[in-house]
Amino acid sequence: MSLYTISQASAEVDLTPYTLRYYEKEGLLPGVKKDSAGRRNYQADDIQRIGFIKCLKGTGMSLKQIKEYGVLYVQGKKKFNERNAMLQAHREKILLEIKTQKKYLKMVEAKIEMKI
Amino acid sequence: MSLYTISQASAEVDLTPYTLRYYEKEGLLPGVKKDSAGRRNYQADDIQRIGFIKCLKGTGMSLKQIKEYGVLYVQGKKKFNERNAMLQAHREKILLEIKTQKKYLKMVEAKIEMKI
DNA sequence: CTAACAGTTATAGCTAACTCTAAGTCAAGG
DNA sequence: CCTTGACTTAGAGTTAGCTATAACTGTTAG
Repeated sequence: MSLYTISQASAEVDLTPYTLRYYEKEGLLPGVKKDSAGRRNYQADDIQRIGFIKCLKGTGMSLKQIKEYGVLYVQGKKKFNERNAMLQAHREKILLEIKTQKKYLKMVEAKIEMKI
Repeated sequence: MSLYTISQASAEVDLTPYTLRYYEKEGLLPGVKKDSAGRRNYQADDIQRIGFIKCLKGTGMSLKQIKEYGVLYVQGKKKFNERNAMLQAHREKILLEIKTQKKYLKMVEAKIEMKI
C-alpha cells in the first residue's frame, strides 16, 4: 500500500530527510506512522500533505501559519470555515504576489531594453 | 534639487533607516552623499537605485547578487554585457517563478473548491 | 556473528537579512 | 548656554528555516 522510508519520501518530494524531520518536529506534519523499530513510514497521503505544504510555503506562507492550517485541518469539518477563510486570504495574497512579480518583470525588461 | 534625509528616504522607499544603512554597509548602495555633519543626503537618483534594489530583491535575488550587479553597474559600459546577461537570466527566473505561482494558485483554488 | 548501513533523538550550528543598542555628535529653538 | 531630537558608528541580538553532529539502535548481507 505504497509506503516510503524517509529517504524515499525525501526523493519523492525533493526535501532532505533533515527537513522532513524538522517539519514533523515543528508540527507541520503530525501523525506520520513509524514501524516497530521507530522508523518513519510515509504513506501516499503524507506525500500529498507534504506537496501541499510545499505549495503553501512556496507562495510565502510561514511555517508557523502552515502549522496553524494543519491544526485546523486535522480538526476536520467543524473548522472548515476557518480553514477555508485562511485559504481564501492566501489566494488573495498569491494573486497580489503574481501582480507584483509582473510589475517587477516589466522593470527588469525595461532595464534590459535600455541598453545602457 | 530634491534631497532626502535618511528618514525621508525611508518613508519614500518604505524601508527602515536601519535597512538603508545596512544596504549601504553591505555595498548595495555605494556613493550616498553626506553633509558636513556626516549625515546622509539621499538624492533622486539614490531613490531610483533603491527602487531597483527592491525590485531585484522582491523577485528573489539575494543581497549578495544585487551587490554584484551594482558593482558591474558602476563599472559602466565595459561591463554592459555581463550586467545585461545577469538581468536576462534574472528575467527567466522571474518568468519561471510566475509560472510556479500560477500552478500553486490553482492548487490552492482546487483545495478551496473541494469544500471538505 | 559482525560489520555496514539506514535510520533514530537531542541539540548545536549556520546563513540571510535585518533590527536594535550604546555611546556619541551636531544643529536649532527657547 | 542648554536641552532636544535626529542623526552617526560599531557591534550585538534576533528570527526563520534549515543543516549538521553525536551518540545510539535495529536490519541485513556476507
